[in-house]
Parts: sequence; C-alpha cells; structure tokens
Amino acid sequence: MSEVRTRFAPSPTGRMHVGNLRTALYEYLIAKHEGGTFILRIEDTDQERFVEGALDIIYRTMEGTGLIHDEGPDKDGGYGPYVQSERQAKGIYLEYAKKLVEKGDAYYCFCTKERLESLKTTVGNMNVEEDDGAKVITKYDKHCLHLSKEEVEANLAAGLPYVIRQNIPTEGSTTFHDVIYGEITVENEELDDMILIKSDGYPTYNFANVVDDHLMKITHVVRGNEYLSSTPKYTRLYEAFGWEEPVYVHLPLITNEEHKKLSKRSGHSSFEDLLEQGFVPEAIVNYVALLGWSAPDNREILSLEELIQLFDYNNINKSPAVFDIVKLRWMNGEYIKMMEEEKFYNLALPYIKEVISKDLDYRRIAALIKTRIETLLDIKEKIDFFEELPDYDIQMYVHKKMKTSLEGSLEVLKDLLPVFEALDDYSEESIEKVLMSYIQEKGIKNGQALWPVRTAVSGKQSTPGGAYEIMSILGKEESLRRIRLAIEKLS
RNA sequence: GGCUCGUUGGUCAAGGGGUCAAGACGCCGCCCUCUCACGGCGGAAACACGGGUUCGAUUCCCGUACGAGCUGCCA
Repeated sequence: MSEVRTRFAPSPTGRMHVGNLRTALYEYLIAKHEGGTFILRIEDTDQERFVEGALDIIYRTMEGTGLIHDEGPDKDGGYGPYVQSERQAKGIYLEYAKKLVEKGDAYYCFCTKERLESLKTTVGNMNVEEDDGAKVITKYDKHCLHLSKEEVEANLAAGLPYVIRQNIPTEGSTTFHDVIYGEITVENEELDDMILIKSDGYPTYNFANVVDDHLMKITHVVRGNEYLSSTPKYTRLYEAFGWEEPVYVHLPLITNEEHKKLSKRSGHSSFEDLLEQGFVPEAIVNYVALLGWSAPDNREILSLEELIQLFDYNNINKSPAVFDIVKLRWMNGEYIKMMEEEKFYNLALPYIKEVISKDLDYRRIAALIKTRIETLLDIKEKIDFFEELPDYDIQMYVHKKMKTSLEGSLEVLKDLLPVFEALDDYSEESIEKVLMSYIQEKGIKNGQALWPVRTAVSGKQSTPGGAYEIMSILGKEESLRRIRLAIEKLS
C-alpha cells in the first residue's frame, strides 16, 4: 500500500472556521495514524476574497493546534509550489485544462454575462416572498460547445474574454464512492458544465483541487459534506484525465443550535473567536475531534497523540453535529484542571492583572481559581473582590445552613478583631489555627465563625477559597480594614 | 422547485435483528464542605412516523414527514 498523503487546503479569507479546523484535524489524524504525510496547500484562486493577513492566521492556527504539516509553502516536499496562485502563474492549470479541451472533455466558452443571465429560469412560486419560494436555476446550455475550431481560434485571437468549461455528457450517470456515505450516483443530466478556468485565468476551486490533488499524490480527500453534491463532477474530471480517484471522506456538517450551518453570527465559529473567549487550544482540538467521531473505548479527554493512535475514519458519523459550547466549556475546564501550575499561572496572569492592580500574590490567586473556572474569561468575576470590597448587603451574614445571624456574626467579628490585630503571621496555617481555637473555645460550629469572616473579607456570597486563604492573600492591613468595616455595617 | 445527504434523550454519541438501549455534557437530588468549585453517589430524559421482510425490528427494505447541503467565473 502506498504512503498516505492528506492535505489541508484552506483559502486565506479570514479566521479559521471550526468546520475547517475539524477537517484539518481529521486530515492530520488520518495521515499520522498511518505514518503518512500531511500537507498544507493554500487555495487562493479567488483574488477578490483574499484577506490580508489571513495566511498568518492559517500558520498561527496550525501551530497553535499542533497540526504541524510536513509539506507546505514553507516546507517544500518536492511537490511545490504549494500556493495555487503560484501554480497558476506557472501555467499548470491552463495546461491541464487544454489537455481536456483536446480530448473533448472541456471547451472554451465566450458567453457574456448577459447571455448567461438570460439562461436563468425561475422555478417555484414567485409570489412567495421568503427564500423558499422563487429560486433561480441555471444550467449552461453548452452553447459554446458547438463553436467550430476556427471560431474558437478567431475569438481567442481577437482577445475575447473566455472561460473553459467541463463538458459533461447529457446522458448516463456518474457514481462515486465515499467512505462514510457509501455509493452515490447522480444522473449526468443534473450536472452543470462547471467552469474550470475563470476569465481572469485562475482555476476554480473545483478544478484546481483535482489537478493539485493528483499532482501532489493525495490519497485521501477529506472535506465537508457540502461538497458531496459536486463530487460527481470531480469524478468525471478524474475519468477524463484517466487518473485514479482518491479515497473520499466527506465529513458531516457542524451546525449551530438551530441546526444550521455554523456561521459567524454564532460568535464562536472560528478558532480565534474561541481563543478570545478564553478557551485553550488543546480543549478546542479535543472537542472538535468529537464532533462526528468517538473513540472505541469511549474516552473523551484525548490528547493529540492519543487521537492519532485511536482515530479511524471508518468510524466517522454520518449525521450533522451541533456545536455545543456548553460541553466545550466543560472540556476546557477539564483541561485547565489538568494543566501544570506554572502553565496555568502564565495563562491566567494577564487576566488576573486585568482586575487586580494591588500587589498581591498572583500565584496563590491563580491556584485558587484553577479548579473553579471553565474559561479564562471566568477569572475576572471570580477574583474582583480582592481588588475592591464590594458594597454588599448585610443580609449576606444570615445563612440558614450555617446557622448564622446578624447578631451572631457581629459578635464573632468583634471577638475576632483584637485577635487578628494581635496576629502577625498571616499565613493560612496561622489564621486557621487562630480561628479554630476560637471556635473550640466558643463551642460553635465552624460555619458560624468562618462564614461571617469570609463574608466580611470578601463581600461575596461565594468565593474561590475560604476565609483563611482570602485573609492570607489580602494580608493583615486589608483584612483588618474589611473586618472593621463589617463591624461598622452590622452595628 | 430539482438533486444529494441525514434522523438514537435538550446536545455529543455507542450499539446494530432478541440489550433493563451504553457513556459524556447539561439538568435535578444527595454526600463531602466555612461559601463556590473540585470529587463521590444517584435520578429524570431517546431509537421521527407508516408500511413491509421476519418467530422477532431501534437495527434490513420502501415510503412519508422533518431537517440540512448543493443548485456561483465562492470555496
């Protein structure tokens, strides 16, 4: 069996859509599972959609996710160039299109936009305003197929703009095989004579894809399910060239909560969106891997290495998957919990500094929140009380389960104030010792003392860490200030 | 409209002629506990519908419904 070669072929048009990311992931996994080669190819044949800086986004995303390519624009593996505009400049696509023209499987077309427009027919109910009503359908009528060789030559010599179209038979049918969806047959009559070479000389995606995949010896073509219906055209192209078709792996769509194709509107449709929302790359990759595939042993938290080992494209699901941000949040939380202290500290630091300007022990704060957040953006609201004591309601001191009351709380704080004033060692252990001996002495429940103290120093119903941790981080001066303030409020 | 694909709890998702139809997220409850988390235990919750085939269909076949994708000189 020959070496497995897969390629990820994004267009540099902006952020990396999670659908594309999953495609890249699966391509990577398929190659790596077999010890094959993973290639990055840039499909920039649409000059109008090209976005400045998009190429950088692609490189950054690949690196950030760990999907490292073996060949690409920056890593020549002998099949370059890996950028389609560069390949176009070398005349590769036109050369192959001409081969097809010679064989009669493609032809020059000089039809104007106006003529094409006149071909459009409207189907359905014109009175229906919504989009499910009138639909414009166009099927090219092969008008230019019937131009004589001389007419074509004359038009070309005259410099008339032209495209090259695929010549699809009007009869018969075309069948291809997909690993996931099985055998699919389409009547040729349904297939349009798609454009291979555009009037600006660039190839269309469809054509460039077939040519490059063949030239780069791609063995497995992995792509979104939205290409399923155009695949028969590819098959005809391969057939016309006499090339062997790759293995097709069409992936189920990733949708939003409304079961529609995930779009920018959702707010979390791209890898970069997710990073901005405080997700970590490992979690994103892991989650996305599970959209359409599951491990045989049912495990869900899987590293890239484990994915490589376990991934089998034969187990990919057919049905579309909803992108569930809630589950991603959970998984992200799992990754944060697993993370080494130092790594998490470095990730969290910028978020901590965003809310805390005081000179506090950021490391201890980071340690406190590590098990309590799902995304890095959760940090802010968890720790804001360190910076500034919120203006809280004294009813917070009344807690049924803790058996605390306003009076009781006041008493506890009044008792404890001089003790804390006298205390110099504000380590957690020291504070704990002081509090526990007070509790013992008074013969009350832990909560009856700890709840008021924690409330006094935090001003919040819930906090990461308890009274000891918070006081210790806050330090003597600030802790005392907050306790005195509490006494004032309660008196 | 036409073509193509899909349909197991709210979501992801195993299973694939005979199962009490896994597991995960979320939700609810309990335990742990100075709060919140973490962790532990438990619970509610699904085979779209109608016909076949069969001793027996969630599983196979055909329809229907619903959903989605495509129908660009976009990819």
